[in-house]
Amino acid sequence: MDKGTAKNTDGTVGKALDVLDQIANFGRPVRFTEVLAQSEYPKATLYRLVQTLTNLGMLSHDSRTQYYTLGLRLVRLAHSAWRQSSLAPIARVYIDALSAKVGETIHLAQLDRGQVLYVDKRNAVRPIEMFSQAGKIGPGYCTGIGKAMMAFLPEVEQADALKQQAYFPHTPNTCTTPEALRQELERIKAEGVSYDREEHEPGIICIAAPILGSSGKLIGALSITTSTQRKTMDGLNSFRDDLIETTRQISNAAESWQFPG
Amino acid sequence: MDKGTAKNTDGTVGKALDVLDQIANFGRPVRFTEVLAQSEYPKATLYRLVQTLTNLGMLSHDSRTQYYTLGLRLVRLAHSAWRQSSLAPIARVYIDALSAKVGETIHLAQLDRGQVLYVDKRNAVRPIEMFSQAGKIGPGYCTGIGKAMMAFLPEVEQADALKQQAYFPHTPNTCTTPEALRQELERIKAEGVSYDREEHEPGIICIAAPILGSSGKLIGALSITTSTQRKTMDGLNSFRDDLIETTRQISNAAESWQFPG
DNA sequence: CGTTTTAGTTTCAAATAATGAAACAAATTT
DNA sequence: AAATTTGTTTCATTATTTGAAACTAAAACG
Repeated sequence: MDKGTAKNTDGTVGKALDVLDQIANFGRPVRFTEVLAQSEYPKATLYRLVQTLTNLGMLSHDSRTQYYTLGLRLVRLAHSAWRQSSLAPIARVYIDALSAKVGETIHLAQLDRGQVLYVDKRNAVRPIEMFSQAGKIGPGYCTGIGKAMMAFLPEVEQADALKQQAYFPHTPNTCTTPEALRQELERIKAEGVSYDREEHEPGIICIAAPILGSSGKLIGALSITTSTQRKTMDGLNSFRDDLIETTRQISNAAESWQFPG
Repeated sequence: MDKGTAKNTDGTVGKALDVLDQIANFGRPVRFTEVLAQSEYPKATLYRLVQTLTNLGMLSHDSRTQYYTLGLRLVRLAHSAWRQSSLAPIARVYIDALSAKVGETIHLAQLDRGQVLYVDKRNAVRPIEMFSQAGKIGPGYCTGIGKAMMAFLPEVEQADALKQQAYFPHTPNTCTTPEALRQELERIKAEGVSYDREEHEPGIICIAAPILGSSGKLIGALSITTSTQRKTMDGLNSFRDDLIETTRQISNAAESWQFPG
């Protein structure tokens, strides 16, 4: 029932996915020994896990060079996952419109274990960085979009999320304690929007708002990002109404789409 | 050893991934019972598999509505998979250039169990359908890009691939027997390029060429697609040199990138 | 309003699969 | 040719998975 440390990977499937994650985190092709070197599993076990994953198409193994890479089956699953499980396809048109109107960088994200998972992005200058950006992970506690989502979590989940943060002081403005963050989240919930006042990177500011389903359930969030060289916080705030209107449109679209029948 | 039917899922991990695929194929949120109805696994087993996948973040379960969807962990893995395992990030700049030059639809694909897995796409009119297209699957035997890849497979693998085709006669021009296809592949290998002469969809034609690594190993393929209303086969053939030049550039880039050190 | 049906969850002994130390093989280095 | 490094297989032991059936909760029915 209880666990304490992060050791409880359920069953064989959990172990296999651990290994998959581990290989994914290398970010490049790897040899068996490299994986073994930083694995908690014994040689034979790891060997069989890797072999299983390869048979199943989750990994791919070049028999000539003996390097493992992530398999194409993942790309295929990814396609499905992105289409149905993420907000991005639904939100696209509304984000396009907002992007055209404000001309600043826009992010669409969902919350994943207290972290920000970006699922789409628009950039005024270079509009097509998509696949290369979607899927990226960011911190929850020091980004506008992360705070916007955490603020609208049910109490229990919010408490969990608060525990999952790193609280590393990226800048002088970063929230560094759970309690300070919790208070900030309360303010955000009351206000309906959150700000990043150079809390993650100096010179980078943003305004963000949650996307909520009916019954107030958190689905994701939307943010408009700019730099202190281009806008003041007040200037950023002028996007507020457009931002909120867009989140409302996305909420509606998500709601009416979600469960047909 | 071999089985004939598609029944050989290795171990528990294989079963779990089966279930994952199955749910992905619904293409929408599903209830437990729906999955059970078309599952080969008994209730309790399926239940536990689904539960495991949910714990691991591969599925997500809305406890209010009881619907399962694909989990965000997949999107995260997807990000990694796409970046390292697929050609797309490497090929992007070259495809952009080709796209600008020819102004027709371009596909980049890899071969996955005899099927075409599209990993990138450029469309003259609507340039940004990417994530929505990448990850899509198509048939190998009746697309120009599929044949281009199969033609350059080592003999054994080609034989496998030939067996994995559906040979459904989409149009009067479709190859409907393994032997006819094998001969076509021979021609393609000699010529260096393949054509789709309305073999998959009436009115749609394409020219495609393989992307090969050093030592001739197949990596993927590139195709230029158009319609009979816009071009004749001869007209399409005028793209030949540009197409081949681009595949050469991608080969080089892939080669010098692949395994650093 | 109690009964029946349906959907989801848990149990537990039996069946099956995973484990890992150690042996083995192949390729590489000394 | 000997030693080392890397990848693969073996097999008795151990742990997990299995699934029929029992159970619970909620909804549909009479």
